[in-house]
Amino acid sequence: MKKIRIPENLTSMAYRAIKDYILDGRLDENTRLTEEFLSQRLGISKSPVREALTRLESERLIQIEPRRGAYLRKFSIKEIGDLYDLREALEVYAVGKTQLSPALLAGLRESVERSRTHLEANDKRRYIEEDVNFHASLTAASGNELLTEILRNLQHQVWLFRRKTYDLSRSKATDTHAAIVRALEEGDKSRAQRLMREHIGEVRDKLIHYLEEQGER
Amino acid sequence: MKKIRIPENLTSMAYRAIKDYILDGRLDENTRLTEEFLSQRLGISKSPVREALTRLESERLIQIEPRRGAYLRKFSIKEIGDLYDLREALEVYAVGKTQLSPALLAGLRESVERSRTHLEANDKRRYIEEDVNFHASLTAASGNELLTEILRNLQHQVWLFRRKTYDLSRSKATDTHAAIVRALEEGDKSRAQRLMREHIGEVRDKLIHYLEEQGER
DNA sequence: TAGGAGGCACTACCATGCAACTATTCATCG
DNA sequence: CGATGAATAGTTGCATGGTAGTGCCTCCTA
Repeated sequence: MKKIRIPENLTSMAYRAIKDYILDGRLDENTRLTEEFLSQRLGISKSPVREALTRLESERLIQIEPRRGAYLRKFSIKEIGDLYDLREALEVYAVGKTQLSPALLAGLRESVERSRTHLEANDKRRYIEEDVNFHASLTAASGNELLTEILRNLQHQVWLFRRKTYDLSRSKATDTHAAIVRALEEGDKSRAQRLMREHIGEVRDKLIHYLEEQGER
Repeated sequence: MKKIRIPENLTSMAYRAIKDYILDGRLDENTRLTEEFLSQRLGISKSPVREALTRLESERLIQIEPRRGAYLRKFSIKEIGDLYDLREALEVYAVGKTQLSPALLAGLRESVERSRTHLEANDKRRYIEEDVNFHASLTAASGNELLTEILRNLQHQVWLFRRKTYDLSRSKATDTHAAIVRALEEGDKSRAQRLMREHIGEVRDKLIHYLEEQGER
């Protein structure tokens, strides 16, 4: 019998823990993520923490200023715009490549249903998770794992600055998701692509508008 | 006067050195990149080397097998196909977003000229660099820095397995580049996009075909 | 009061050492 | 002779400690 692998080391454990910690959204964006604090919190030494931080930096979730430490990444409005533009291009592309299957469609329908439920229950947390899940499922159906990974990372970046802007266009989003599923059910990928493009573009525009207003105050 | 920053630490130095080392192409793909070898070669300790390696792994240039060490990343044919599909989608998108300017067009024309020169001189090294440079310039003209960074990384991944396949469709590529520039000069972005799509698709197909033949032997 | 110099506390960065694990070699047995 | 197991060499993964860079605070001076 093959030996059981424990493909887990403290670095990857720390990576996930810190990532969860910063994506949770309760963190002020100016707090410094010191090695000592993180290592004590996780009960490990600084070495794996440092490695986890370098990985998080290369994923653009934190920024490390030499000799000064690690902070949550700050995004300019232009960077946020670029990010959404890219998401739009990639998700539209993914929809075009979708390998349709009954299982996929069923999964998407269920996702939309769950979104509706959480929306009615006003359960923000689960609603957002389901929204992310919808996009992730659709992307994964393209069969391109590299694309899926990149989009997951872009989504995580989005999380960093969307913490306080949940309320923008919620119910509309679910309806659009449902419309996308309908288009796919009818095998009309180009309509699904158009809907996806409009969907992300709309979220983008509302978010940018909101941020610009905030910035002026 | 502001204090002069030295935004450099051994980790980033090691990162660049190791990256250059593995992208250089002289490395056998089964050699193990041991921490001790790298740290001795660079004259530093293992700590910054380890951090550089974790960063390179998250950029998909190497793969670290737990408790076993770091190797050059190996790509399956499917992964290579996915990579090119993504490059195609992103570069076509970038061309669509290009902010045309006389300076850009002049730069691209010069790049094509240099490519022709290196091709005639049979200078592979410079020719490839110029090819990469052409695509990078065009991408950068989209104004989307995130996109530019992602494409640069994809390009680096391509370098890892294109070391021995330089000869496939070289002169053709330069002609296509020239055609793309002409389309942009005429302000016909959609033609430029179509050419770019065909260009990358063609390179992709030839490469995959070549690799499949190799695999059968 | 504003500006600068000096000191102090903090902590990132890196070096080093050790323990745990992997792979390999060699010996032993069926 | 092939297979199994133990010993061994080699390396990763992690902890720990020292050094030096950074920012803040205080005190001094103009």
